[in-house]
Amino acid sequence: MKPTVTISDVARQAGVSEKTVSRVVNGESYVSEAKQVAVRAAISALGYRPNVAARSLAASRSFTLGLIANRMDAYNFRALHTSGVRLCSERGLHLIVEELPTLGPAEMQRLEKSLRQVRYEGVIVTQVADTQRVLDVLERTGTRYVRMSPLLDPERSDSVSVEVAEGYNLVAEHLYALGHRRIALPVLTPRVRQRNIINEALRQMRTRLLDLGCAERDIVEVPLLWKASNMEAGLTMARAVLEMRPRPTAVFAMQDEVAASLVNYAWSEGVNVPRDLSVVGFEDDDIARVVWPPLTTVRQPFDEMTAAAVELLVNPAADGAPRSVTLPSTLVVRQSTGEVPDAA
Amino acid sequence: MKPTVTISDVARQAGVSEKTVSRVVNGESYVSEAKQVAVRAAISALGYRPNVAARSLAASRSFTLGLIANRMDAYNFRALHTSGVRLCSERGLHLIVEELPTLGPAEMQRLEKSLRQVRYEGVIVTQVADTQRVLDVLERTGTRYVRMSPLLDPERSDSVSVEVAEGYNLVAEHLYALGHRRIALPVLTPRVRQRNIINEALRQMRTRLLDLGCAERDIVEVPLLWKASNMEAGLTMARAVLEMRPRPTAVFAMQDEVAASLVNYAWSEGVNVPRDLSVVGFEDDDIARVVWPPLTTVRQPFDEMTAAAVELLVNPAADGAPRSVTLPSTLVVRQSTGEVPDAA
DNA sequence: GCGCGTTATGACAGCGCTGTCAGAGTTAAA
DNA sequence: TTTAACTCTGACAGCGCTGTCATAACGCGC
Repeated sequence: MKPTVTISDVARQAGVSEKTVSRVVNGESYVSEAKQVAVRAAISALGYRPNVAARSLAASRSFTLGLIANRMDAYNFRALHTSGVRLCSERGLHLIVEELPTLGPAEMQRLEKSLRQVRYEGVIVTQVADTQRVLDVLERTGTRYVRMSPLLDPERSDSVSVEVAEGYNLVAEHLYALGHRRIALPVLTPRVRQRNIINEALRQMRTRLLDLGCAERDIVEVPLLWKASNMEAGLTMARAVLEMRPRPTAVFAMQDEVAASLVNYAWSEGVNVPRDLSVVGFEDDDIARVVWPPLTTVRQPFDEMTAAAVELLVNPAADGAPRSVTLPSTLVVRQSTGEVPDAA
Repeated sequence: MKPTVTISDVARQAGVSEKTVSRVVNGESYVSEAKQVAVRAAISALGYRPNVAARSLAASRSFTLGLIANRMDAYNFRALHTSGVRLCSERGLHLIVEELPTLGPAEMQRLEKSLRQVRYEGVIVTQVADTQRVLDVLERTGTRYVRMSPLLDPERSDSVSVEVAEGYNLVAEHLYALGHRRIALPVLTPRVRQRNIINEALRQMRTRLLDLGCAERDIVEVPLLWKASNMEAGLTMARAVLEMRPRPTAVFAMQDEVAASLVNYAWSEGVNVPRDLSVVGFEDDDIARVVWPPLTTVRQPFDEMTAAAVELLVNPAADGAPRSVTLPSTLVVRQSTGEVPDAA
């Protein structure tokens, strides 16, 4: 194992000062063509790689972004993380995950410690981690952050969102077009009082269904346990749907994982999807294509969302005013939804 | 945002030298009780957090472990990553993911660059990333590493494995006990010449089935495309199984993801799982409980495996001799396997 | 020829911490 | 009593890099 090559080795080899090497490495201006060439040659001859720790210390930069999530085993986390790692790597940054399973005080302390130690150049806050407590810690430590699909108050900070309400409307129209008239919509349980994005979108979806011609009494509510695991939530929702008389012909599960476990429960009770029950998810996770039947869902463009988030973090607004990026949702029709049989 | 608290602030406040603070922070011996108390008090009074960059630079340590994978969207990657992050965080380390989707030369270069820059204290090499090229880069950069479930030559370096052959035997016995006599086993395609762990275990499994009383001609082979995505591999395997006459009553898919997509294809062709076909996976991924029916599979203890790997990295062998940890596999029986109907 | 702005370069301090070493005090063994 | 070993502490250099600043060289207009 050869000894470490440092900037001064390169400087000596190229016949310039360390600072000039530093300028070339960092793409600063005011270096003559000739010296740039010499430095580049020396770098590749010696196999020089700047030491991140030294760079961080000297420049007071960490070259690291953070990703704050509460459950790393969620499908959407994986999507964010995968593209996050790629995007960071392209920019010479690293991405570190901070997991906060319970979002409790002890974890807040751990987060604060970690934020102070690493000094992230920015962090991405996933939807479920987007709580007042977390934002307080971020602000107290002066950490720049972007919220992903914030439920509340997207204008409060930099944020990246998708057109949730539009996505829900696409679902409404799709189900209506297939002939569904008795449709189950989720209601967040325990109830969320605030007028958050999801409740608002659900309200619009219901209105849309009524406008299309559904009867008020046929748009029924089923509980979506948002504090439980998605699997549990799916089972609970499935039971609620299957107990209803008359039974809805379609249900909007609002998350692919929930939809998946709902579908499984339906099969286990002898209910055929989509013949007896159409199910729609949301997100277009991998899981949407793995369950049987593959799920009709609303695609969330995670790659684009992550790219937008990284962009916001890396290029902070000149004036410091919060910026919000909103991306479209699109409906992906697969086999978990079908026409209502005539003899319904 | 208050100015950064450094070690010298703490030293001043506690009336000791910076070095003594450093000793307390790093749990070194030879510090009197009184000074320890004073330093701790000063630390919490000022909210001091050591700066990682400075520590790294001074101590020539990175406080970072790496995780080398080729596909971050694999289920088993997620399991490793999740417990890896937790374990590192408990030890005051960070975990950074290096993704090498193609394992090609360009990526090897990126990896080498990254290894030299970050100077990982150790990296975990996942099974699919465990290639000669990767190991070469690791050795060239003098990076300590642990291989997870190596296919070849576990004694070559530190490694953590599971009892694969034992797991396969459990599957064989389980299927036989359910009455299955015509069983499809996978064969790695394109063919792998080497006597790797998996081929060896498959050979043992076949022997076990024959010993139990299966007929040679009833233990049939189906292709497992190990270079394709697991979904594709599952579809291909499913087609092969369903085309066979007489059709096997059971198939060992060797991976949960493959099993999942195999099951889905079966359903779509009107083949009922497990009534018409029993399917067994391997790994006990989340996906095993999400598909319908939930998969009978062999659990890989990912948490324990990761813990063992981190342990090996953090406490290097005194003599430098490679150490191998082997953990048991256990069979998890769910609904994707069932008894062979009498009128078969 | 003078002053001014622009371009190009390097000297040097210092980011915040830890390794090394010297030295002082304290105890145990000879 | 002397020697040796162990315990405790701080001074200081320096990890590898970048920010700041001084300096020099080069136009350009007058």
